[in-house]
Amino acid sequence: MPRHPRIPDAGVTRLSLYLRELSRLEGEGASFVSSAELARALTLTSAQVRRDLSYFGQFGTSGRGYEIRRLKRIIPRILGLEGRMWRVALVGSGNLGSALLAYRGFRERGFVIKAVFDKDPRKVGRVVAGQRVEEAGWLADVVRGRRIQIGIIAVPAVAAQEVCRRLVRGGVRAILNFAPVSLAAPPHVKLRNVDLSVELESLSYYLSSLNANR
Amino acid sequence: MPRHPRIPDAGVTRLSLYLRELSRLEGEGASFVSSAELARALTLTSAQVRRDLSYFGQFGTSGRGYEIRRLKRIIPRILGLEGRMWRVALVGSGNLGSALLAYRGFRERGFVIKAVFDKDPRKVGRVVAGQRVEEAGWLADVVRGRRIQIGIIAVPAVAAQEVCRRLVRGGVRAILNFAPVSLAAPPHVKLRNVDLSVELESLSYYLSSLNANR
DNA sequence: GCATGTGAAATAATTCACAGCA
DNA sequence: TGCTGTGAATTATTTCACATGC
Repeated sequence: MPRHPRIPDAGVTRLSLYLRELSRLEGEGASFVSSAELARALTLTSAQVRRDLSYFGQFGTSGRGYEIRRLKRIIPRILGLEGRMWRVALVGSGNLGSALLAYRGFRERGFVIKAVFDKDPRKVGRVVAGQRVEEAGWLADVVRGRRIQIGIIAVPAVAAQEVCRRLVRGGVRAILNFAPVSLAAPPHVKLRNVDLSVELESLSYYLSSLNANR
Repeated sequence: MPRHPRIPDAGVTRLSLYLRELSRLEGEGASFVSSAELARALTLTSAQVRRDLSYFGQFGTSGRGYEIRRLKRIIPRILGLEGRMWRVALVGSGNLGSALLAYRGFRERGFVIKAVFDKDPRKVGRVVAGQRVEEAGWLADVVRGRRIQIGIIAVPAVAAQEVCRRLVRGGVRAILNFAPVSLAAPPHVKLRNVDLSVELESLSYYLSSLNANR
């Protein structure tokens, strides 16, 4: 991919949002969309949309906007989702893990879950969303053997760091962590934390500073 | 709260991370922590930690760092979590909803789930994590009746916008949305989207742009 | 000596605003 | 006319670096 000068991190994240909105628009039969429309749908500004896209090329048409079909082909290419699959391991088959497994969106975007692990012997052997839950003991070896590139951590906080270590030992290059702890990983592994609790807490800040009470 | 000049949004979000790390440190018997230690644990810089805290006051001691106990009292006060409960409604009792219900962290921070709704008649009446699942039909009225302030959306994408509308009609002031759609809400309602899929997709960008293949 | 708190500088991200194209 | 693409300006956030206090 071209990958021009300095591309804001925030902009990259928004590309997936554009992609999702484009699918919705296409489903409604639209064939062009303006930056203003996209912006309205996603609570952004039109300049933001244009700027984000302009980092990667000139995809729009003056006076008309962006051709939806074209953009739907281009964005996955930019994101590195085109013509390839990412091999994913999910660790933890509790409620959150199951929710992730059940989510169709991953597969649609090229993320294929190649292994599901759980420490709990009662869960091992079960089949969740077509995936057999495996013994977590040899996680690293299995991950390496199946050439898995991405790990998703959906285990309790106390277990997360150890799981992280094993995933790294197995050779993953990226980890998505849902456990409420900050994990340490070597610099060559891209680590992203998604913290369900932190989101709620910062909402509290805005609520309580906005108005006194209710 | 003082709420000085311009407080970066990003800094507010980090306050919860500090809080979590402080609990961990306290559990290990530590009584002081330096900005450098906090930074290392959370993959930040020490300047960032000091700056974030300095927006709200001077809590550290030169040469020693921050007193953990003190900071643990102060941060909840800043976040508006002290001496109060936030009343929360959870909509959707599928896997994700159940995971959120089961998460002890919410209650510890003062978020009390006062209602769980589901559209599916088979799920209505069930008890999940001590909460009886209720009929989603009267959502708005129940939310208003129980004076619920925060709504959490954990339903499929297609249903999310309608749920959002009802929560707003019921008078919530903040919504945490886990459905993979961008929702529209009036400006007086603070809306935050947490997108599980988007996180994975942006990881893909970094992976594929970093090295050619594997 | 060690670590805070904070101006000042640097960098990142957003927004303005407008020339230019369809 | 309507909308893109993009310099320039603006605003937000991070980092530097150091005077100051324990």
